[in-house]
Amino acid sequence: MADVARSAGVSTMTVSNVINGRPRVGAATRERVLATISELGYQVNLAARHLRAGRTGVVGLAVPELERPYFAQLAGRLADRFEAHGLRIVMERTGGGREGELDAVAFSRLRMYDGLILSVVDLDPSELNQLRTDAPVVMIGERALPSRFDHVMMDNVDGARQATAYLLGTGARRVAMIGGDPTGSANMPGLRAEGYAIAHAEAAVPVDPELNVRSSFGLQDGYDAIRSLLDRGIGFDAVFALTDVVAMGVLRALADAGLRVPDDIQVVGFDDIDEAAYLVPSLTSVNPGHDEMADRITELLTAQITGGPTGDPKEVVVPARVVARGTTKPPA
Amino acid sequence: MADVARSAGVSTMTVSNVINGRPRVGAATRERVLATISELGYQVNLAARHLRAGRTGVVGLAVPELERPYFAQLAGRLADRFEAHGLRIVMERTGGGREGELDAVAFSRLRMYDGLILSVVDLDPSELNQLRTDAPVVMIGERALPSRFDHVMMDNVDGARQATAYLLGTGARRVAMIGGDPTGSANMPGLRAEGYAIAHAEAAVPVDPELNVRSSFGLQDGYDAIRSLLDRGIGFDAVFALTDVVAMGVLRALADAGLRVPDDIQVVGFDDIDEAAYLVPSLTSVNPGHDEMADRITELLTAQITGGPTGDPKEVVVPARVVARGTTKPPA
DNA sequence: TTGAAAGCGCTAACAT
DNA sequence: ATGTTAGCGCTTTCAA
Repeated sequence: MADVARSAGVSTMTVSNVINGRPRVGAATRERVLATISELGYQVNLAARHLRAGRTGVVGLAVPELERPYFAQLAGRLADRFEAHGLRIVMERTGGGREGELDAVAFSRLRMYDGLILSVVDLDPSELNQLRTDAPVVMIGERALPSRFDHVMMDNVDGARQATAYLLGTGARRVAMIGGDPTGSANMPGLRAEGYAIAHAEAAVPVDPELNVRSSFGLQDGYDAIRSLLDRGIGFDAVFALTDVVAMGVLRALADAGLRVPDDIQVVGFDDIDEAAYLVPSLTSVNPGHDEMADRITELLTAQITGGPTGDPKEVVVPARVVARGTTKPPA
Repeated sequence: MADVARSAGVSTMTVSNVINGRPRVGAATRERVLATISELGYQVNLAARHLRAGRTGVVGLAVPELERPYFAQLAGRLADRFEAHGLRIVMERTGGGREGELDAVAFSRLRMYDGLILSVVDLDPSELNQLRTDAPVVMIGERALPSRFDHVMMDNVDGARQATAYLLGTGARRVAMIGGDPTGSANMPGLRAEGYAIAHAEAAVPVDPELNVRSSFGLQDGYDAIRSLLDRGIGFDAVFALTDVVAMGVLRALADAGLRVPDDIQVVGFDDIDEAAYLVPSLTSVNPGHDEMADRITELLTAQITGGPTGDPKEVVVPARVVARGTTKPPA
């Protein structure tokens, strides 16, 4: 910038004023500066700008995996909303482990972001509270996280309860759960497993532990889980897959086994990703309140960014609901 | 940092040395500084650090939409590879328009990123060449882009040719193309349309312009395109969908119309997204060489980052190949 | 082993 | 309408 100023015979301040379109610059001077800028190929240094301004105009979104449709689709929704506030969303991955989640906070608190949206899966409340940050942060995620951060979550327990209740309501009596964590710990699989258990209790249908297959959350994991049930000869008449992606693997495995959906086996997923409605048959799923989640996250974070630290941390739970489609039968 | 220095009774330089783990610091001093740091909850300011160091350890990946599976999955692959080089990938969206693509470059050249991977869809070569950047950039994208940037692309024309040839080889004679741009312009739809035309010429099968339905690339767009053909009574025995996402919409529309796949209508997609193999029936698609693309992009960008401006811009075309699955019949 | 000085590139605040 | 001064928080260089 100094080069430009010298070359145009003005002060750096005037150059700065021109670049930022500030008013108090003569038309002739402006022209000259602009000409010099393009002549020299000058470009602003954002790092310096941020050092002065103390803000970057960027909001970070840190998620476990970039390629999971749920997060990718959430990112798209958030990008729309933040754009309206003049903020750009950038997405990075944590890998879903402690390390990566802590990194994300470190990176953000180091002022590269004006705010951070963090999907927490592996950090526990005590670790969270030890984070030194007064920067704006909104946690999302499945877990209950009593902490000093604003927190938006989907209603995992009730969503899973509804999904399972829906299946039981159609007459299913042996509902396999794929991906659930039967130990009921406070993470996503645990919470969804809890809803599964509640629905069974409400319907007075006993839960067979053999029907729970723990698995990871990829397509192949859903596939393998069904193969495993089939190979072990464990009978089931419905499947509650903990995510829609898992459900896709399940559907494939059922097809390979010559089982018809929903006639022989019904299937319900969770997340209601865009693809769910387009599968053949279309996938019944739990919609975790996508738009409301995105709205709440945006509100809370922009409030923190513009208004400084707000009072008590807010904890928002967005209601979930079953969207019935082709992989289930109508309620009996 | 000054606070810490004062409070620990040392100079800021010593604090800096401690933080960066540099050797020439006495053990006692180090302890004291460390203690003061955690006491005061001090955190480095990255903006300042970058201002000095001139690098950030971050590589930007700018794509049209965060939620398109092709890009989300590419991002995951790139993140793996760059992590091995100590670089973190952050993903942002351009919206697929000129404005956003220029923004992405601006943002990156302004030193927020050490390098940028830019998926170009709307910028043309002349605009690209006017970009003032000596920062490391690798373009990805479908278009031929003679420019001064390294450029990695999939072989759109040949991939589309193979897909279409495969269909013609199974006996299909009226292959609908969904999403293609019949004007043959140098963007992705145009290139894939070109491959479609070449395959027809090679097989001496005439192309019926009515079989080309222009559309956007969402699930619903594929659905609507098929409905449109059906409603207009245009007969077809196969579909070449320009992307797998479009193909999913197509499959759904065919199912709704009571048409069986592949018996009545065969379908081929493009991109070979992870989901393709798990659909029922599984989707025949064109694999654009995912791993090789990710490898090349990583090599070219890290070379630029560590080695400074390399000689001539490299232009890499990664070969594509058809992966035959359940939505097509075996070759005749 | 530690510190002082200088400056990275920018802009807010205050001259002129 | 334009310029001067000062300083954002850090690190490189050189001196003690």
